[in-house]
Amino acid sequence: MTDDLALSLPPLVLGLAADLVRRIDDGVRRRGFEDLRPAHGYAFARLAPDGASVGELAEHLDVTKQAASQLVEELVGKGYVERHPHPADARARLIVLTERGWACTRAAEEAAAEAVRPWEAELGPQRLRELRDTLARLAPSGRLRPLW
Amino acid sequence: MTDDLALSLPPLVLGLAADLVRRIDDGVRRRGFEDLRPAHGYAFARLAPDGASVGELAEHLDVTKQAASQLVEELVGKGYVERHPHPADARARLIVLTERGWACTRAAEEAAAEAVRPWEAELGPQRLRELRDTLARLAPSGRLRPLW
DNA sequence: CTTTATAGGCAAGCTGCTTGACTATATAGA
DNA sequence: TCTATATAGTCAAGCAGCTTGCCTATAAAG
Repeated sequence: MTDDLALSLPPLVLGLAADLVRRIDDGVRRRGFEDLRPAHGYAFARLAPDGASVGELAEHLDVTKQAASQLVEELVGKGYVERHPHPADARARLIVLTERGWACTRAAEEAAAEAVRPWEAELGPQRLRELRDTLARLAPSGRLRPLW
Repeated sequence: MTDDLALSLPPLVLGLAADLVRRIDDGVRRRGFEDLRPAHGYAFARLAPDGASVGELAEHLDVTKQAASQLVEELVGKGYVERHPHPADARARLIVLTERGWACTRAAEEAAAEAVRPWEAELGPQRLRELRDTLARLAPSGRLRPLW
């Protein structure tokens, strides 16, 4: 591999990712959720399916439990999540999205789709699918880390 | 475009970018530069060619001039950059890399190339070039933003 | 039924950013 | 040329989001 090729890829990937975060954040705000920032979206992504405990959320975000607890407190205060008793462990609490949390999640998905739309206009559906398949072979499978 | 395709792309791009940042940061530290974090790399990328003023650096990093000034102060203290008088404006200072700063920049390039190497193993040179060309059509040209 | 581990919250502290105020220099206008 | 306004950079104080250290309540193990 030429150095030229190796060194051109990281700035492209990182620049595209930064642009994507900015576009999705803008789209979420334009849809009326102006009190959230990208970091909150990473939390929503973990809470969306069936909720999670504070500890699970902390692991997902790669921060301490205290930091995750503070984030949850903030999201509770803003009406996006609720603390429920955990069905299997009285020490833990199950953090779940409220209806407002789900509405925001849907807004984020719309914003994400909107951010990707210009890519299809530029590449066409065929080459866009190739890009998806290529990235799927390179991206680490486990950690989702950013969503917006 | 199907929603499935649109919604699968952002997590892949963001996950790959996060993984890339982590690998490059690791590689830079392994090469002996343990007192730097990814944010410093974005600064080095702007300073590398011919130096820059604090204000230009601030604009590049998208932070206030004060924040950029504090970053420069930290990098001066650690021996990576020097403040020189600006040739064209006695108010300004030209911030340039020291030899240690250049050594770190070279280490970052090695680490970046190392991080990309598994991609070639996975895809082969042909498809890796296609990826580069595809990304080059999508990524915003102006802002570099992350380097590592 | 004691011992040890785990979930999560409270409090204090640190770091990296911000805003506000200031000095020195540059630039524009009478 | 002299004055007025804008700009480069720094100092100081404040804020936000994270950390570490500590604590209580509950769980799990011997």
